[in-house]
Amino acid sequence: MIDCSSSEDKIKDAAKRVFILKGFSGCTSREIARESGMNVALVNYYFRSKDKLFQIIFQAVLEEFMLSMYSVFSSDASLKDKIRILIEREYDFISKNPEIPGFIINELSRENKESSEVVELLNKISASGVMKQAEAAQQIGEMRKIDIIGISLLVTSNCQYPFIAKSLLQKMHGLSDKDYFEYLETHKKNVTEMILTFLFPNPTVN
Amino acid sequence: MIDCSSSEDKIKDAAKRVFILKGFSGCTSREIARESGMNVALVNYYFRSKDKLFQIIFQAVLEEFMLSMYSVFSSDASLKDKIRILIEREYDFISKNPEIPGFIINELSRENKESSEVVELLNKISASGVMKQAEAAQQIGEMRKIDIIGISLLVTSNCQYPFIAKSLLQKMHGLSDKDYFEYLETHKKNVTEMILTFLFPNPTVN
DNA sequence: GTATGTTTTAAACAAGTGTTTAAATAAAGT
DNA sequence: ACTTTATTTAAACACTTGTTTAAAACATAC
Repeated sequence: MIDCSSSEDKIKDAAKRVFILKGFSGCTSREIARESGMNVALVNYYFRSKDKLFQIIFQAVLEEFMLSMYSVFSSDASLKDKIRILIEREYDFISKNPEIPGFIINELSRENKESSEVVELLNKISASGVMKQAEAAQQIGEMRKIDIIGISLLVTSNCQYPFIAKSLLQKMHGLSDKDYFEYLETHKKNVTEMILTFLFPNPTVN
Repeated sequence: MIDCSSSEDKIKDAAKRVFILKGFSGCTSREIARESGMNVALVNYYFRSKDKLFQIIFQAVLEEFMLSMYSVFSSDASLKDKIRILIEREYDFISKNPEIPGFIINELSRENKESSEVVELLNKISASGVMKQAEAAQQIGEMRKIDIIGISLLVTSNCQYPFIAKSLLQKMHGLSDKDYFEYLETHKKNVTEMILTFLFPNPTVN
């Protein structure tokens, strides 16, 4: 298997892997260079500094992550289905990229860096009309009265935490990687039922 | 306000603050020395190395954190009350130490360090008889059939995540520290109700 | 007082950090 | 062909890292 991508891309790919795994202050420029099979000087030749390279990676990862969550809102499914799908999507995405939530959260709190992506997501969501959908469902008593913050907190808590705290949970219960990820499939079902019956205690339709 | 504690304690206190805030690889020995008002050499005079100092701090923090969660299990309250109190306790403890869960999780996954405290907690919990309490409640159909991993995942997800992801959530919704922590008080009530009605769908007593 | 053991300091150490330089190589343009 | 531009490299730069050294300051004994 030969990597025939450009040197710039090789560095970018390696940087993404290393940054996500160890964080900005947990790795060195030389480590990224080594991981990409390139020279240290090349990293700075293409990206000017470790910091600049990190910003590029971080913004890309953030956008990828946000987009995977957002796309569900623009569909025309029912509110209940949207949340059901949202949970499903988050679990799937994070299963494939288990370290990304922790990476984003850690680096976002490292320094108070502003990220347009973070703010823009909320605008996109409110523009999708899902808020009005929620208001309507709450009006007729189908849905519990709870704001968007509460809903997203419930979903993200139960979807992201099991992956963020993987190391802790694994050590506590002595589970292998395989066992742990298998268990999370069961947990996903629990979480889905718990959140949906909490948000929609009086199902009128569906 | 004069700090009249010993130099060793001053270093330990500063190290705890700095390590929790920035992580092991996010800070330097000189930063800890400066923060404690001491000399760099003194840090190594008392603790031999940055690594040794970190281990001491980490184990202490881990024990403090685990103990605050565990103590509820040894009471003679009903199972439902134990979980209710557990959520209350976790929220209270983490409100006062918001960075500790993230600190523990991050440092635990940094290297595969074994921590006896993590394993011991489970032994203490099973020794407290709460497992049998759960089995009994599940036998009579009062409690949903779910194992200890699932329960602790539900509780910790909904209690710890809101603090771990504070930076992300705050930026998304544009909340000040005060607003955010206020909101979490409301969220705690939601979480408590959600988890309890999920775990105990058919209340027989209480 | 001197002597002894402990605590504190400034200075130094080697290794590692991000970054830059200047020369070597390759590619493209004429 | 030659010139110009872009890529790659080894080496160096200045600075920070964790750690150690050796001497100073302090305390407590005799």
